[in-house]
Amino acid sequence: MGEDRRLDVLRAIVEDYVATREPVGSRALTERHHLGVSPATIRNDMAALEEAGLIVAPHTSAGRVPTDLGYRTFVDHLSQVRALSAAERRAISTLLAEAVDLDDVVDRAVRLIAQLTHQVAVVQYPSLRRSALRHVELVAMGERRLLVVIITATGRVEQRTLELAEGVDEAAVARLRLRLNAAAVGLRLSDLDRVRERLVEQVSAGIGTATSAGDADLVRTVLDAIAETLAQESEERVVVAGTANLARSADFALSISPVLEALEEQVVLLRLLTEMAEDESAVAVRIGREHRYEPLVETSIVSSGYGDGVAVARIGAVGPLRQDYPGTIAAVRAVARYLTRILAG
Amino acid sequence: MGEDRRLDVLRAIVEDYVATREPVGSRALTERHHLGVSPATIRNDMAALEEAGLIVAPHTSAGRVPTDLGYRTFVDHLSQVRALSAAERRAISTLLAEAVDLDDVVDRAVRLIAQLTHQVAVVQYPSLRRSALRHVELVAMGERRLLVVIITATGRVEQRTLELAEGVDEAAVARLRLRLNAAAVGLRLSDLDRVRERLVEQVSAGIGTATSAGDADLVRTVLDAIAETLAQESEERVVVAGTANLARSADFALSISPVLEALEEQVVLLRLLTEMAEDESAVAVRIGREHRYEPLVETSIVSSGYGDGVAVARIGAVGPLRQDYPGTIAAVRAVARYLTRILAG
DNA sequence: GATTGGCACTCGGTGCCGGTGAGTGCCACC
DNA sequence: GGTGGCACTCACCGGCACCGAGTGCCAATC
Repeated sequence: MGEDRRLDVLRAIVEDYVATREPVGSRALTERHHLGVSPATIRNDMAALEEAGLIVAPHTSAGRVPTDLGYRTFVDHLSQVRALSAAERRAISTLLAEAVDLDDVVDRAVRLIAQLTHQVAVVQYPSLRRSALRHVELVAMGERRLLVVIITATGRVEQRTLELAEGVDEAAVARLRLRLNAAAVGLRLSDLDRVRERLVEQVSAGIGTATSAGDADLVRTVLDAIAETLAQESEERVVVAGTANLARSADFALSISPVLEALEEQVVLLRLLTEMAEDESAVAVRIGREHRYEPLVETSIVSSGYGDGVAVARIGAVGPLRQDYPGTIAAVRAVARYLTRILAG
Repeated sequence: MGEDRRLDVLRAIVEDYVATREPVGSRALTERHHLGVSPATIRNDMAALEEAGLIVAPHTSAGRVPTDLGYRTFVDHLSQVRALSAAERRAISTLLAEAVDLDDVVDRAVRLIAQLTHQVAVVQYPSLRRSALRHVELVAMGERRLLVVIITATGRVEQRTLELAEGVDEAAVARLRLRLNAAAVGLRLSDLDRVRERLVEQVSAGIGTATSAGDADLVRTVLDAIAETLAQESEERVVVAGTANLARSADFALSISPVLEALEEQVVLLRLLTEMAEDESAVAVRIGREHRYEPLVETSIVSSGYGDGVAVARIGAVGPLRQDYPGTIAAVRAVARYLTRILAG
């Protein structure tokens, strides 16, 4: 029973098609891969693979091309992720280590992925919801405006301006800053919601002498603002690089513009990445129609979480269906790992 | 002397070619524009225009197409910027007014330009060098690390972490924060360099009691950091939107990927925009080879400064040579004006 | 029963050919 | 200077024959 050989044939078809972009025929297969059987036998296997929905012929009298399902099978069972060379690993490591701040790390990472995979790279900023609070800074800006700056353990800074109902006292702001930091620093932002009421008590009790009612209000307002900032998922930024690789691939039947449009929609990217988070530290792959998003049916997404402990955010590569999956997976995994290491250090 | 009519012919050619993407011939011209002369006459004019380098024939026995120089002449002498309708203006105005913070303003502006012009939109963040300082926030982060947060009048926030030679005292940081803000707030960042030494004296004199030498060092370090942040031009962010419009235009002979590459290079975009700042409040146009940057020879850039008083930064639209210049110019100008208004308010 | 060689058939790709039509340049004329 | 006329050019299109890669099927073979 040729079950094994059939999968060998599938692997060979995927590899050849990825390499040449030509539909691959039975003769070519026997020539380039030592399968030990004749073209006629391959043809039988191909008929079976087509029956199973793993390959299709673009037209009669042409070779075969893998389907989404064919690539899926290849990725799941047939490819072994080839490790990067020591030199490559060292290059990634030093490039990332040279970054001067978080923005720079993210920028370098996204360019790195684009360059290694020859695809469109996507990097999500370390998530606010998940990373711990390092500092909250309050700045009075005129009469009744308060600037809240939230600093996370990963070095990310978020800001928000509040319009206050009543005027604020410089000194009260200073006291609040002190208390708030004492009470809330170290908390994961996702925990903040749960412990909010306790914090309000803790903090405002500490501040108040006379105006303790007003202080409690102030604390609540500030915490609300922090919570709201977090709730606003749009604050979770995604950066993209390597869109030029799309245009070069020339694999898109219609046009690349729907893909480019999708890549400009932070919300969409964020959703796609988030949906791939079933196993956060592993590399996940979505092929063609698997991610249910029409404009990207002609693309695959390879993505991994990164960050310490629980993954904090995700990186990924968006490219054509016809791509070097083992290579992409290896690159994405490597960058995710080094990114995790850099951010922890 | 048909000098006038010749330019009419050029205008007609540009308009028809922009509308149809077909090289335009003498007969078509007489039919679509009431020039009052016969095709044969037009042919003579066209020969003269070709002689002058304003139009070319892609091949013998084809119509004519404008050259870079032809578009330039059209833009400079032949087109009248058509005003946007009241409804359009109102739409722009309210869309921008709904923005909740600076990031949102920029994001809305760039999308707006992309949508109005059907081209790639580019918006430079209000420049750090030029805008005034609203607040400096210092945050001690452990032993000898200090986070400096710079807040500008336009609401932009920049951060930087300093490694200090000697440990810092919480109280000293608080005093420094106070003094520094008292002394430096309101200064344009570009002035900072000049008055730095005076500031060092002013501020550290105010802080010090015993450790005034160490304090002066601290002040200098912080000011250095601020200055360095400013010097680092890469901090001047540029955001891009509407790259999908490129793919749709189908006007690019080779491929759009060099253009996409260029658009990802902040530094390049920044340089191109900056070079167009000869008259900051007016709209400037660079056509094809005029901007000496090889990957963009097949594109034109329409750009305007925006911001209060002295222009603070620039916006622009990058698109194919064959484009509706009057429309693009009108849209860019309108958005720049409303942007200026919003930021001032 | 799996494998194989043989064979007829399909069909996309290429090159050649002639016709068509838009467009030009030029020239003689007004 | 403007115009009508005319010969010429050349991209484009449809038709056609040919080539070759590739298939499916079948009978023969291991």
